Amino acid sequence: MVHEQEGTRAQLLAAARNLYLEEGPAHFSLREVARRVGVSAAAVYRHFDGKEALVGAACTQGFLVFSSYLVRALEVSTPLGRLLATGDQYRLFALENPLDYRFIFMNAPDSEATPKKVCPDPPTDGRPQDSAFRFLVDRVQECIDARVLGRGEARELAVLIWAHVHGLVSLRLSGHLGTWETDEAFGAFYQKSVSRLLTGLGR
Amino acid sequence: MVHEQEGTRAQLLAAARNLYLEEGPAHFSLREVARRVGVSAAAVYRHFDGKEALVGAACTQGFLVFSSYLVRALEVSTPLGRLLATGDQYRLFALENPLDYRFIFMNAPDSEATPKKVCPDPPTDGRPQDSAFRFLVDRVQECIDARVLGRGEARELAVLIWAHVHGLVSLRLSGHLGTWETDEAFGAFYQKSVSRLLTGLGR
DNA sequence: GTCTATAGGTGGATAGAC
DNA sequence: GTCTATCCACCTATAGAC
Repeated sequence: MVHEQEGTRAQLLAAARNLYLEEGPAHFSLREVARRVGVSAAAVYRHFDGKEALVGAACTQGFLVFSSYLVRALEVSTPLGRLLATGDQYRLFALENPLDYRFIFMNAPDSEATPKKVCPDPPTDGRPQDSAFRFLVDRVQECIDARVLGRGEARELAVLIWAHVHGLVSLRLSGHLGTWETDEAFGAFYQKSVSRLLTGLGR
Repeated sequence: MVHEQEGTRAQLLAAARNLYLEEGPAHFSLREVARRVGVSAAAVYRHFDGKEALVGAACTQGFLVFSSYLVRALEVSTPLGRLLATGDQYRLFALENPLDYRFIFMNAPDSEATPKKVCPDPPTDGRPQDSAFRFLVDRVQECIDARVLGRGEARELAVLIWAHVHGLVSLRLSGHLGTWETDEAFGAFYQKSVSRLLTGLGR
């Protein structure tokens, strides 16, 4: 291993993510993050500009993981296959990283977790979810070009599909879908549902 | 008018809901609620047991409001019309009462915002969203019986539709759908999207 | 029922020693 | 880079006068 020891900054990031999702925005505090890592509150300011920057950076990092899931969908060879795989990777990310998913996509709008400029090394120009959305739009456009999808503009179709998959996984994460108790059962229903949606959009 | 003057308790409830909505869980405070109503912080304790009870009471009201929205869909005369109206009422409730919507449908499983017993007069036997889900299943079953929807079991179709509308409104509430800036523009897209979904499911 | 006063606590942020 | 010490703001909740 090259890096035997995790940096304090990385530990702070991880602790911030966990705390935020365990306790919610109402009880998140910089001091508690420092406490969990075992450093003083003042030390945090050597790594981040303050509370907002800490939360923002933690959010950004979760997005990098998210991107690593999405990109796997490009390994499939057909446009429709890539679109379906994108949806599948979306679901896998949400189920395997529920904390990050909630962080990125289920935040309160006012939340200080979405500050104007918190991304020291922005992966994209816009908000983190923007580039992911563009990825989806590209997959949809491919399907339109291949005549697999029709009757619509790519951006609009992408939002429609995104809403559908987000609705499924967020209801699942919130515990409102008790019927499908295992991840496997939910996954099967998810694929069936998305497939049915795309079939309906295809003609 | 019978009640010329609103009670302080009602004013506190309203102020609490507004503050929670405006500032989010992170910045909600009992003192600020009292400030807005024009009473001291101590006065709040004459009406509620404390901060949690205040938030809980404010949110409990949301269940009743939600039901009042859904029931309006029954005024429409056709099965498909009632199903579409149900979706519309769902959207209207979410946009006009985002605080209540977040509390009911976007809660973290562990959240402290879901106290054990805040509902002095539970509107149903089960969880609040259960009766709403049954309402939707009934509307879907009506459409199946009327041959407007097919190819599926009512409960499964209901979940699929629920996920879709929940996905749309929750993305909207989270601020991820910047494209449709006004409620009117979003509403138009919403109706188009749901209509397209049902069309796809109809054949 | 509402007030003032106050106790007791948490948290964000900074200054300066090491 | 990390610490301790500190300041200040804000909060929840209670006690007791009116």
